[in-house]
Amino acid sequence: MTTSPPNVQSISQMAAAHPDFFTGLNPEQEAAVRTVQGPVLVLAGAGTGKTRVLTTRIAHILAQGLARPWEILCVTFTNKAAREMRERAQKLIGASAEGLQNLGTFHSIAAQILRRHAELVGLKSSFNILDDDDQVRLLKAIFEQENIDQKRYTPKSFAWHIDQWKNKGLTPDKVKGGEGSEFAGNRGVKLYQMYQDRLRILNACDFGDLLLHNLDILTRHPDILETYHRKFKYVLVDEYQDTNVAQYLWLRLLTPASRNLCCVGDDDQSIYGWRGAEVDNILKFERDYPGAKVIRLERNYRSTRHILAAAAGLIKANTARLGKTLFTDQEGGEKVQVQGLWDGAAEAQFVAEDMERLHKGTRDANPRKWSDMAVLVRASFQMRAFEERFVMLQIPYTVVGGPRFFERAEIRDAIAYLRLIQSPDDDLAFERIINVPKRGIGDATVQKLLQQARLAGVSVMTAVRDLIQTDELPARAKTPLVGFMRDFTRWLDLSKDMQANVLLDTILTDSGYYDMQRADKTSGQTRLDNLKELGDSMAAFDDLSAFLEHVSLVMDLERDNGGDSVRLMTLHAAKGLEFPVVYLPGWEEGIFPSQRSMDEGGLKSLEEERRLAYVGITRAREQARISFVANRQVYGRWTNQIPSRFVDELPIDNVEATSQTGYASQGWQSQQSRWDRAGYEPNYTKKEKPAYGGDLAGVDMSRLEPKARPTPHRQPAPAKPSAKNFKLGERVFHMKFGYGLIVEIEGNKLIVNFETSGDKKVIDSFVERA
DNA sequence: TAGGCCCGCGTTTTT
DNA sequence: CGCGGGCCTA
Repeated sequence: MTTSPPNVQSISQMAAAHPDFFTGLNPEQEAAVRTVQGPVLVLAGAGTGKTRVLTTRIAHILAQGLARPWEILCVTFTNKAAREMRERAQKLIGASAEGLQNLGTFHSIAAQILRRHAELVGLKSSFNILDDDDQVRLLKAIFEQENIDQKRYTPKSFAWHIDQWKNKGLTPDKVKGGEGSEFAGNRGVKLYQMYQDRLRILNACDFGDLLLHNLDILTRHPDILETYHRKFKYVLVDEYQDTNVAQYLWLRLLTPASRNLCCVGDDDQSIYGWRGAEVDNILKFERDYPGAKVIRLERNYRSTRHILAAAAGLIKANTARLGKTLFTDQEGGEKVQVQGLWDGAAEAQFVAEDMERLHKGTRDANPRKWSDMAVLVRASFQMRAFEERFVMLQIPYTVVGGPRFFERAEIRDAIAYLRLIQSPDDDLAFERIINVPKRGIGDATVQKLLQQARLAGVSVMTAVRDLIQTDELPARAKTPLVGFMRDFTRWLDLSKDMQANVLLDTILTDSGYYDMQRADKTSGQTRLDNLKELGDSMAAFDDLSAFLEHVSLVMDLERDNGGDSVRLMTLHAAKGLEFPVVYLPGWEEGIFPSQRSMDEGGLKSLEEERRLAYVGITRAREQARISFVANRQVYGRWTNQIPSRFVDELPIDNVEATSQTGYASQGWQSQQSRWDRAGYEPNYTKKEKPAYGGDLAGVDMSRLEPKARPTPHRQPAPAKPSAKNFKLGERVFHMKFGYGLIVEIEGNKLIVNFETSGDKKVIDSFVERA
């Protein structure tokens, strides 16, 4: 990493040439930018211009000559946020934004620091960063060694515990009783320690370690801490409400004596508690940094009055808040619409038809682009109904989020090959690809190799190299191993002077990996395309290790943004985004708020769910549509649903409620009993008019007796599929994948090329003619 | 070793 | 209902 020479002078000149740093900022924003000395907490409500404040603040500090670009530590949670920040800083200060080397995610900056001092925690600076797949595999090996019943105690759930500990900054010696230590008969701590030991042997760490090792180094070596204090003159933090304990401690350590720390966040948008985020961090900022200035950004530039008021009315029900009152100049606008519907299909139909209407435009309203509209759901299983409907009506849509590129199996396989080339001692990479594609090296053999390596205290690769010299292995296992080692040695040679992407191509060709994928009619082509994309993205890196670092920390690839299509995503994925029109379906007790979440975390989780609802509503600029249903199919079973308590919490003046069926009154009745059973208090008594209107269905609910439940919808049993009813080349519709062409018929299976995904799929379930 | 069958389970997931 | 993991058999 090269450092450009200090050039403060030219930055000031640049600032002089851009006197418009502050024009267009409101007084609070300007104060948040100008208050550069000492601790500052900027409480930035939704849509109040927080990124603008952060970037202008950076520009201001540089323009004033208070620091040089690399002396500013600016941390974000996501790569996307970091990228956006850099781009916007660049617009303000031009090329010197390149020097902002310490603008990045918590993890990428922590990784940089750790690589510099790795030996202090027993790692080499070339350490490998494990993904969760490797993590689970490692735990599995430990569990096997310890004879732990992996049905009762899954490695995955233990990985979750480890994550929680690390989020809290707890190394094995600091874990107290309870909090997961009782795992597998009180062996939690021991297993955690074993896991850490294994990581050290593998010269690897997981995501949590990046920060944890930082804490270790910075607390045990004051001299090193001192160098960072000298280095970072200003510290800026984005989304402070999402910091966990480890990140909090890390920031406390790195904050220089001058306490030039500026944290920006919104306690009402803290939605990652289950990932270890502590809203408390932002709530106690003033206590942590006495004399801190707190600046509230409350002028909202995004939403209309009704939308803001509806969101405010909802979030008011939360107890632990710093409190803000957002306001806007935008007059009027439409009220938030609350729609009761019969079932999930009706809901999807309602949303899709409403979208079509808005897309077409009316006499009073201009047509909306598809990309102006988004559907935000609580959980991804809710997406399916919408996808089906969109496909049926030919509404273009994009699922935002979804399976991530670098987490796809084929991409991980390819990367494992590369990791093995880069460091042949990477046992986890070895284990991943030794029998992919199938080489006849089965589980038994692999286990034997692992055991052998452990006994000898060497890496698996070394063990294999030794073993094939002997006669200890049966020929059936030995022959393919010899073959693999021969290939591997050749690749290793090639790697010395071959471009990384060419090398990968060679490996995947020689190993038969491409052939294996080509043989897979179902999704082989998609996977090959993904590998192609991987190769293309590698071309930008001149060496393998730079690429691998990028892969483990910058786990997203710039994908195409979907063009003009409706967006479909979870509420979590929607944070930081905004849309003119937002649909919020599934506001039913048990779904939103999620039953599971409340079972696990009680009132605290309920408040987080409410913040999620708040985030959802505040994504909308002009129109927000909330809906709930009476009947919903969940995992193939019909269930009666009752409206979410959040519906009742919406202020009636800002909401317009309608119902298709009148069942909502019954829903309200059962909601009472549900609350009773759950021990929650509804925020109105039976006699009061519920907030969404007792006249919802033209019925006075207070006089309603509990009635028989509405008859659930019955779906006709799907016809048993029979391929002989179909012809080659026919256009068919499949419930899950949409429209497609039959390209092959094999026995009772159809191979269909689907239009939306471009994937070929083998279909033996319900298909109807288009 | 590898393919097939059965059982269990099913939020959100920035790095 | 539909998928993935684990177990069993050819």
